[in-house]
Amino acid sequence: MTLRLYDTATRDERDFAPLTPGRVGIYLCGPTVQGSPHVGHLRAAVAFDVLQRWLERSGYQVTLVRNVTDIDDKTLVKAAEAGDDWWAWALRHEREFQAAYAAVGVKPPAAEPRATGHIPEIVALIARLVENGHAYAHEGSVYFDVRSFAEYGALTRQALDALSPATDSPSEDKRDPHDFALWKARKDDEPTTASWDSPWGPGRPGWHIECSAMSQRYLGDEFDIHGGGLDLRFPHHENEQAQSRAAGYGFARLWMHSAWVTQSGAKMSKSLGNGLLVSEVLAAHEPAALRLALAAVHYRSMLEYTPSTLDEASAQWARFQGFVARASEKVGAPSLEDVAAAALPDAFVEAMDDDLAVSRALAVIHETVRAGNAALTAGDDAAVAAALMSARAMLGVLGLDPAAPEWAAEKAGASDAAMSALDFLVQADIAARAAARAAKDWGTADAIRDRLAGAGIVIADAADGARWSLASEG
RNA sequence: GGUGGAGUGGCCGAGAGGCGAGGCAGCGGCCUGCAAAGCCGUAUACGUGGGUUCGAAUCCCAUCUCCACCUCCA
Repeated sequence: MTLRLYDTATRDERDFAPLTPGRVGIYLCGPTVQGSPHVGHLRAAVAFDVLQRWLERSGYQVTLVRNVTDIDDKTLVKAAEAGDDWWAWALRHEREFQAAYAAVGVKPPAAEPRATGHIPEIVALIARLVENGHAYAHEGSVYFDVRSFAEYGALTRQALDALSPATDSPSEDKRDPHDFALWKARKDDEPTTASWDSPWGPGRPGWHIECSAMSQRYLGDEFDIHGGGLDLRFPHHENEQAQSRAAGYGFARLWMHSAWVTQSGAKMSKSLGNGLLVSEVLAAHEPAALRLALAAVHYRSMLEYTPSTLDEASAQWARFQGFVARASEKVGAPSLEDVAAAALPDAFVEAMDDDLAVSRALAVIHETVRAGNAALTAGDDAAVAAALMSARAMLGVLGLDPAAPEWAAEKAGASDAAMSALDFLVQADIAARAAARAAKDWGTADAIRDRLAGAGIVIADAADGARWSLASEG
């Protein structure tokens, strides 16, 4: 079985074959930290986190680099408007992004390079482009000469003459309106902290060059996969590829792009309101439910976000969690090592190998959980154990194993000590209720249950006694 | 204008010539003192008009609608 991935550049799926056997290098365009993260940002991160997990599960050693664009026009403008230093503004939002990624279980990347930390690499790359005739300096700025590079437009099939002009700098400074800035000369109204020395004078990097420079530093002249959101295809990725290839490097061998989160069919953006900021969504829903909602739709399909999206995901998450909890109680919880080594159902593997068809993979998980629940009812412990192992292994690939460390202690964020204290108190109520039920005193039994429910504690009766759990958030 | 994507049942979403993925919600049942959870069963479908075919949501032609990138964007 071979993993097949869709390549944006060729617009078809093909067998994935890494540059170096057994190893995969991925460069992912991370956030421009000029604002707070919203759900759409997380979708891209989750999509590539699932890719990383699937590659790792398939036996590859993955090096995923996700950059941070910590300086750009907008960061400078927004920080200035807020009366803040741009670097403090950027770092504050970078921390918000990191917290959001961690909340939904996105693995930390192998490297998280910042543009401002790689000025020497950027300058060297620009100098190389100037030397070989693909870039030119003008009044302290340097531009990429798109007409000098025949391949320009290859990634996204753009014909230069049909494009609107690039507006990242005044067009009168450029040989061709589509030329874009590699180095931007310092402007008088910009803070001196936003400028670095270069052979062309003080200034700062253009938007696209950082990714060319940083991917090369961490992943080499050529690497396996370059990822990012759909909106980055043009001009960002097109320009990255042009720079790197014009400089003589192989650059990305495969391009993957994740689609939007939409509302009523339209791309989510800040102008639609901030109800979709990660911080607000997580105030009302469990992080795992958000991850599930974002991962459930194929990464190249638009994900329609409706008011019930998170409720549905929460219901599914509760189903997974419930089965894992009940099954583990019955047959014991396998170790993480055993789960990681467990066999995966063929249908699941086929789905994941088919360009990460998570929706289909999820269907297999649901079928496994249903069989496991049935086995639980039937008292077939062997079948329960098999379903538990299989379900956790599959959920783990999606980063959603309820018993994995990132989620195991999630419930209300309560500490072990607090939970054990609460258990002590609730057990007294459960005992009292059991006595009332034995006496068929339903009024008392229901009153106890209602009182606990009022405190956010859910009681569920079973043949071998009652269990309690904290009500799900949201 | 250039480039690309999408229209599937109440909702979210897979699929891509022939046994109606899966989930959520609904309905009926089992279980339960009642619930919850779980299990079993179940209705409603492929934008529109033509065509090809024994057979089309899936192929072809036409058409309508929506979305995105080309300006910062996951």
